[in-house]
Amino acid sequence: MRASWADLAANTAAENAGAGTSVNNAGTGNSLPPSRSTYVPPHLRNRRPLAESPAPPYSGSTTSGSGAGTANAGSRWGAPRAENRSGVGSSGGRGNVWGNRSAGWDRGRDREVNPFGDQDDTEQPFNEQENSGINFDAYEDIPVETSGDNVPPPVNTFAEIDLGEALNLNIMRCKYVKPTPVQRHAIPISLAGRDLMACAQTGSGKTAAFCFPIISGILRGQPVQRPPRGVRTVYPLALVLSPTRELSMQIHEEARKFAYQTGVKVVVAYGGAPINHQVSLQLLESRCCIAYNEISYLSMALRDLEKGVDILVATPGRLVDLLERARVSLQMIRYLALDEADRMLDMGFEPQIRKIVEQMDMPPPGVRQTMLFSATFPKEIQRLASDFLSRYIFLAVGRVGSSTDLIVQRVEYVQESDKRSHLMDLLHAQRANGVQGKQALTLVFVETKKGADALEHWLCMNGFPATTIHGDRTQQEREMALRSFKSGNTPILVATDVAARGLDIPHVAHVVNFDLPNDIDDYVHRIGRTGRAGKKGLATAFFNDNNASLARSLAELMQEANQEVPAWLSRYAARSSFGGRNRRSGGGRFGGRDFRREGSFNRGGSDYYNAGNSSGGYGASGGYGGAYGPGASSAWD
DNA sequence: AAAAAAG
Repeated sequence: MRASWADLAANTAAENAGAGTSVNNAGTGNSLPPSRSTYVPPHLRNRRPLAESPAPPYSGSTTSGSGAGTANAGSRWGAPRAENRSGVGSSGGRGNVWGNRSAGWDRGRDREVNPFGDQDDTEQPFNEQENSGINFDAYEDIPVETSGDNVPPPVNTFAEIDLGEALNLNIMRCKYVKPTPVQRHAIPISLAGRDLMACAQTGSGKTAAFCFPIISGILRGQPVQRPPRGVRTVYPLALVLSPTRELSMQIHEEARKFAYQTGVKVVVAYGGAPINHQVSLQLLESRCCIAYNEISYLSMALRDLEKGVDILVATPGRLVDLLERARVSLQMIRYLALDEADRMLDMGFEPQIRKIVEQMDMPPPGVRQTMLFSATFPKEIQRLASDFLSRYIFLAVGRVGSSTDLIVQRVEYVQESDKRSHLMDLLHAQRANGVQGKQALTLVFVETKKGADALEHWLCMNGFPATTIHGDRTQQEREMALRSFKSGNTPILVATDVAARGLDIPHVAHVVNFDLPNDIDDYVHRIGRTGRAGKKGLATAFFNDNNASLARSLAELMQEANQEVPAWLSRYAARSSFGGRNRRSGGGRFGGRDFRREGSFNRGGSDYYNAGNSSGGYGASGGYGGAYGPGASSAWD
């Protein structure tokens, strides 16, 4: 006999109940070892344990007669709502969405920490609308393109989609008034069960775009029985992969807000993390009797994991490790999301990703639902990515506020040997202009880790408080640097490409490409760290002969973005002909276009857009071309 | 060639 969910729930409930007064834990008889790390599925949390009837596996569609299945089907969506009216109202802000059922993890030492509470902290002197920090007025002229079969129509409000009470409440807590363009399109697509390849900036609510459908889907999905491979193996229902630890942290933090009090558990796993950052807050709160420093980071991550996970956010390396140790099984994965998907599939990451997605026990495309997000989507990468997708919809969303050029891009010719003094000039000017107030942050990108350390040191020596983030620093140092920068304590951050993608750092006024990247897409991601949340941004690049290969794509990009292209750069661009590798694949208004549309026929420029399914709601695709600006700028993130 | 990601 296999262990059922009901059994697991009963065990946990008994454990949570302390002396186990009301719960009969006997009679669940099976070979399951006495488990301290039992998993409680979302739909069983916060509710009284059921004694019988294993829930069907997710692939099955039948619910077992009298047991968990039937009872839950109603309670998941029906009952909570009824309870809400009184529950939320009477309990004020504290409101337990699920009424007063309080078994599960919202109790005792496992009390779910309010993720909305920890934003105050010393780290956040800027208390404007960080959450909703999007210029909602700029929405209407955002260009959107979709292609694929039977694209579900976009929605205009969250109310149009039934995400469930708990999720709606969290949306309110996040101060999201209405969905962003990417959300308007991506959420209906995902809710319809379709695979998705989406080009969109991070600041646009991309994380929510894939989190909402996942959480909603988990809550309303068939209860699953996760096979008992041993109590130490966990079976997440959703997997979110991202290329850097900091980005995984960021996604986790956001996802926790969205999942708050839904019963859906979000866990993050990444390498090299100090205990108090990777370990869940619940665990910290419990102050369990463990000498933290005697326990490896990994074991703490595992301990956290063992408490059960529905949505696992991870970096590839650590996940592979967990998979090889059989601490995680992907057998039950229903949702797979790759953030910065083009990075995840580039040469460095592809083998690991293929291993995770294709060579472990993850359900194949068509069985699971797959969502890929990035701002840049080179054609070659799209081709690779299509292996992971089934009948997918391609979605390209322009940049919020794109009609105004939020980012001013400058390129200056600076010899290698002059870079430091030139940077110093910029910083001095900034200071003089008062641009570098407490809130004006400068992010300086360099090519190498050693270069980052050297430059940081030199800046500090010269009276500019700087810190650095790169892969040779300990995770603790990395996170400290990021916090110090965000808080304005150290208003200059010298970074390698580890900080190029996805990180949402408010108040970055200036991005300096001290060393230009070799790939134009990297440039796009880098400068996308500024000009966010409707604020203006400045991006300055130091260009010299070493960057000749980038000249053409850079000039094109700047021209598309209505930026002033220096004559000398144009000459460079003209000289470097066959700009094969570095040419932007998509060009134009989006971070990419559907490569499926670029067959031997139909390669005409604007025809392409009209060939795809019109997105609806935005009028004809030709209409916004001018207003939007030839926006390479759409490709942020 | 470099960066990221496991320890």
